[in-house]
Amino acid sequence: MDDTVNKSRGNQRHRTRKDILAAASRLLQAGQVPTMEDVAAEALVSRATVYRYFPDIKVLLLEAPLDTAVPTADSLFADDDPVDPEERLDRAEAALHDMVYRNEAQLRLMLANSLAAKGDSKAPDAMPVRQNRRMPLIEEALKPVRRQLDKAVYEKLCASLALIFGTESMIVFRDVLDVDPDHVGLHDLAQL
Amino acid sequence: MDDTVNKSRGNQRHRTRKDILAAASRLLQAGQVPTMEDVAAEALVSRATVYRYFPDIKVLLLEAPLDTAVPTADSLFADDDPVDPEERLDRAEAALHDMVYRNEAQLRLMLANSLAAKGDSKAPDAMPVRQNRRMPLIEEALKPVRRQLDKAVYEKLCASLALIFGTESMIVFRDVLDVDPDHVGLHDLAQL
DNA sequence: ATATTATTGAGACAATTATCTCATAATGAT
DNA sequence: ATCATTATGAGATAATTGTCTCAATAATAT
Repeated sequence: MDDTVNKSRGNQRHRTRKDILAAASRLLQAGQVPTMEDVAAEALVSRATVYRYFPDIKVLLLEAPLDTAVPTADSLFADDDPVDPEERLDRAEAALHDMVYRNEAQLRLMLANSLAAKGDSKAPDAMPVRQNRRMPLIEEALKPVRRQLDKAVYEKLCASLALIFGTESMIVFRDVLDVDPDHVGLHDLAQL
Repeated sequence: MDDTVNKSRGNQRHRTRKDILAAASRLLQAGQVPTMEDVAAEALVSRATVYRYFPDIKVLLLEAPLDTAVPTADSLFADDDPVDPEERLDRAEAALHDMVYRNEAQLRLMLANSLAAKGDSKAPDAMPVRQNRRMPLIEEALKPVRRQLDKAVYEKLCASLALIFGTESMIVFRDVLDVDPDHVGLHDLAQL
């Protein structure tokens, strides 16, 4: 059991998971409340495969609407496309922040689910339980300066920003720091 | 079959429906993805009763999160509590408008479901399929002027505002008028 | 108070969902 | 190109969900 091999098919698995979510989303948008079979058909995979990625239909249908609630990288800068990286990061953070705080309960639920699944004997580290929704935003925001940065520096910067941008940051503010994070954002952190 | 009798227990039925939704909401907030049995137990009703109000667990779990996303009447004016009724209505409309446009897909789905249920032979006008979430907001906004108005006038005003405030208004703008309703609100209508 | 009618609970039954196993296909390393 | 490994498909089986019926309860009108 070499776990470098495990990793090598992570992309395929992420793609499959994304496809399933997208299929569910599409069916919801079309006004259906799909069954697992519907989703499997729409995603062009077997029913068994869907169950390999989501424990049941309820969890899948809780996550699907959030998938479309996340701002897309290109829509964010579609109109004016500013060059100042700070301004771009600000905008990305604001959009994601907004989404996170509007869907706090569901995101907590998804996080709890993913944590439980990791320690679950049934799916021994096989099930990819998270979707990385923040990196595309971060990368799009950093696009103007990416070429000017050393690769290692760029990746470190991305990693740092990933800590600040999503659900977990909200959890820290709310549960650890006991701060109402509604109006705490990137700006406040920039002063550190 | 006297249908005035039917109506007389509408309050009870609305209460039951609300209790079931609230129970589901509570379980979701607590980090569970509840089954019908869980919801029934939490709401202190039988499983059969839950099925009398919601066709299946998926539909129930799609509606439950929205229930808490609706601004509450008292939180809206908790801080400053302005007296100007126009300002109050503006605020209520803005909050609801915001919620509606952020959850457009799910609200369409709920509406579609409720419409289908009405014409369904299974639940011949028995199932209360909508929750009236707008009236509490409207009434709270009109509170300062309620005593100054004739009862008939007040009720007509409420009815008119109910046309403007919720999901159906969004549907009209989007589907009938083909206007992106993101920034169309009460203000624009006040000019008519 | 009593009759009437609607809502609910309980349990049996059917239908669907979720799990499991094994065979096949696709991927990446050598 | 071949082999080892992992993801997927297909179908059987178990578990849960959804439906239905009937009796009991609660609310309303007289």
